[in-house]
This record gives sequence, C-alpha cells and structure tokens, in this order.
Amino acid sequence: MKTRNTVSTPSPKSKQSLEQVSELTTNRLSIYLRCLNELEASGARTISSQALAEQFDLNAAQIRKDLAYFGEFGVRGVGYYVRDLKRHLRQILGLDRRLGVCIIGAGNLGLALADYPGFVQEGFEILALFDNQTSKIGQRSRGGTPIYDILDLRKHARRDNISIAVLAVPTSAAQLVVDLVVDAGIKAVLNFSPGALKVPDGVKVKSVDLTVSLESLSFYLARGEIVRA
Amino acid sequence: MKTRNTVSTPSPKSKQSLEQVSELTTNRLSIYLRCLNELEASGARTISSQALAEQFDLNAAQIRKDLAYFGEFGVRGVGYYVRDLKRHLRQILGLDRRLGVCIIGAGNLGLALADYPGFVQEGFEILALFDNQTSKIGQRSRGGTPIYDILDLRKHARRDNISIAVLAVPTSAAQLVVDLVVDAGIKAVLNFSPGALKVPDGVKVKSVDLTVSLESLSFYLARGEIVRA
DNA sequence: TTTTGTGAACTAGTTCACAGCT
DNA sequence: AGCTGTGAACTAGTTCACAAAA
Repeated sequence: MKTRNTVSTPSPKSKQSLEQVSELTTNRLSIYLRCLNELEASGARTISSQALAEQFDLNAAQIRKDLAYFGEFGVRGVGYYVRDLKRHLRQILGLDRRLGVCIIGAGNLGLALADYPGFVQEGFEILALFDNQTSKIGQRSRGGTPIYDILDLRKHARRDNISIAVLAVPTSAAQLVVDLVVDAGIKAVLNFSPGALKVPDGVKVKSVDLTVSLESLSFYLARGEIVRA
Repeated sequence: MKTRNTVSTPSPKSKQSLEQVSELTTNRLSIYLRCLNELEASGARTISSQALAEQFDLNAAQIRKDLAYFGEFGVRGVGYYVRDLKRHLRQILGLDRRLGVCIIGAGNLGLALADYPGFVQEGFEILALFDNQTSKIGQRSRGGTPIYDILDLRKHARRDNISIAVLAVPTSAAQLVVDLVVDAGIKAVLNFSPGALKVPDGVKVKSVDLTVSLESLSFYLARGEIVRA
C-alpha cells in the first residue's frame, strides 16, 4: 500500500529492519511454514488466511497480521500462493541456508537429540556433540555424530561454522557451559537445563524447561479435582 | 511468629476456585518454587518479593500478584517465610502427592527422558514406557523403567494410577497415540511431537516443539545479520 | 465477487505506586 | 521503620470490521 513499486516480488517492508517483532509472532511463522508444507504435499496451490485458519485451528486476522510485518505476500480475492509464501517464510526465518548445530552434553538426552529425526530438518545440520568425559570423547552417536572434547568447542565452532548450540548438560554445569558457548562465538542457544542462564546482549537463549512443563500439568490436574469436587 | 502446627493454611481465597489463572502465572509459580528451594538450601528463613526479584531477575510486583491469586502468604514488614511459601506452592501446584508419569515411545528420546534426572523430581514418578514394537516390549530402560505394550496402556494407567503421559513418538503416530492416551483416562499430556493435537475438553496438552524453538533461533540469527549489516 | 492489509477496539498481561498492616 | 496486597495505569497481544485491490 505504501510501496508504489509494483513488481511481482513484493519488496519486503522497511518495517522489517525497524520494528521489533514479537517472539509469539516468530513462533507462529514457524507453525505457518509447517502448515504450508502439509498443504503443498496435499497439492494445494493457493490458500486464503480463512481456509488456513480453519484447517489448522488458527485465527485468520492474526495470520494476515503476522505476515504483514514482513511484506505483502497475498493477492486480494485469491489468498496466498502456497509455494511463494513457503519460500518467503523460509527466507524470513533464515532457513534458506545451512545452519550448523552442535549439542553439548553426550548423555542420554544429548545423544537422543543428536539422532532425533524431527531435529534434522529444514536447514539444520547437527555437526557435533561435545562432552568433558574422556570415555565419551572420540566416540560417535548411533547416527554417527562425532563426540568432541568440550575444550575444543571454540575450534570446532569456527571450523564447522556452528551457529546454534543445544545444551543438554546437568543443571550444575549449565552456566559454566553456556559461558564456553558464548566464548566460542555462538549467538543462539537452545537450553534444556532448568533455570535461567546469564548471557551477554547479542546472544539469544531459548529454554525448554521440563520441570516447569510438568508442574504446570500437575497444577492443571490439581485444579481440575478442585473444580470437580 | 512462625507456624507451630499450622495444619489449616491461611484460608485460600475463594478466588481459587472461581478465577481463571493464566498459564504464564502457573509457569512462574514453578519457577518461584525452584528459587525457594535454592534459598532454603542456602539457609534463608525469610525472603521479600524485592529480594527474590533481584536475586533471580524477576519483578517484585509480579511475584506478589501471582501469589496473591492463591492467598495471603506474606507478612507485611517481613516478607515470606521460605519454608511456608514452599509448602504452599507445592500444594498449589499439586506436588504434595505422588504423580504417576508414563512415557509413550521407547525410542531414543523416550528412553532418554525416562532416565533424565531432571525429570524424576518433586512428586513425579516415571512408572512405565510404552511402545508398539514387540522387540522392545518386555525390555527395560537403562534406569530400569519397564517397557509395556501400548495396547495395555489403559490397563497399566488404571493399575498404576498414571496421571501424566509424555509423548515421544514419531509425528505420524502422534494423533493416534494421544487418542489412546485420552481413552486410557489420562488427563494431562506433555507432547514432544511437532504439530497440534486434538483432544477433548478436560484434557490438557503442553507441547514442546523443537522445530519451532530452533526456527525461532534461526530467525533471531538472520535478523541479527540484517540489523548489523 | 473474494480476500487482503490494517486502523480501531478489545482483551490480556505487566508494572507502578500507595494505602494499610506488622 | 519495612513490606505486602492491590487498584490504577500502562503495555502487549488479539480480534474485529471494513476500505481497497484483484
């Protein structure tokens, strides 16, 4: 609407570099991409926000608003071209390239994550595991991911261009390890340890807190009993 | 001064059964409990919301407001008694009892979760794994959790009083499996499969979506490059 | 017509600031 | 004095509803 530029590729808004996009929005972009993958697999060429919302239990206005932060990808009277929108979302999410991932902690969880099929997806590539136990260093996960010495993290991070670290270490080691990760120049961390981690500005941490999740379910169960009583 | 044998709690507000408490609040209750555990371990007897906020990077007013949904646990001029508040939080979160947990899917992830130390905590007890592969049924996880036939889920759920199911199955099986879980009378599900699950009212699903988490980190990295450019 | 993109209205969540209790 | 509990103010997020475009 603002752009007079009527080219087929809808030039991304200047908004993109100026406005702060909420994490709730970016999480949904990821969900939209997944929906589009399904739609494309089922042969759909176009989809309206209305149809997308109905099919995947979302809100149509929210879909449009989320997308509108990044450009005008739709066609009025038609909807969105599935293939086009997919491409745009992949670009917005930075998935139009390889993303090197390492997993720190070659315990049960780390090894499981290394071979988790849902994890090896889109542009992500799990390049290495790291641990401090000498008995593990030099071994490989079942799927073949090599286990290196945590002390060599910086070296490998640079050489293999690792951009995301997944933390699967005991709680007691978490802060120490994330400091090493930051030191190795890695700017994005997916943390499975409970509790908050201190990192400098410019480093992003996302935490999956299993204790909080379970306790929240417990609350729900306890509450349900009260209500029913 | 302090609880002598205060069996009757400072009468929980009638609010408790009436008002709808946000999930953000219940997640934070879990975090507060963790903080209190740390504080108690370090010998603190009382803590003010201010001190709690400073020490754990929270907001004092929010702590007070969150707690106030459930009762008046503080003492003006003093703060909160650590041990008392811990007890109240455990009761609110329904952790003052055993909670039977099962894990569905005895693949890498399911087996790792069964033995994950952070998982066996508070009132939670991982009682069983379930799978449909005959080669796995009858075996045990390293930590000793038995693997049963998914078809016997209902039987075991009743016998062992399982109240929470953790789903660690392939995406393609997720909806089918959650239907079995619901059918077995389980009312709370922690889902590790990507994508939404349909469940009837009265069943609570919490999802940990690793794809969304990773893609959100990727977005952050891509955005960072744009900003810096 | 259909459907987008978006201001406006609404709802939810957070933080402020202070009366009132200890 | 110190600190809680809470209305009020503020901020963030969602949904509505409609003008404009295809």
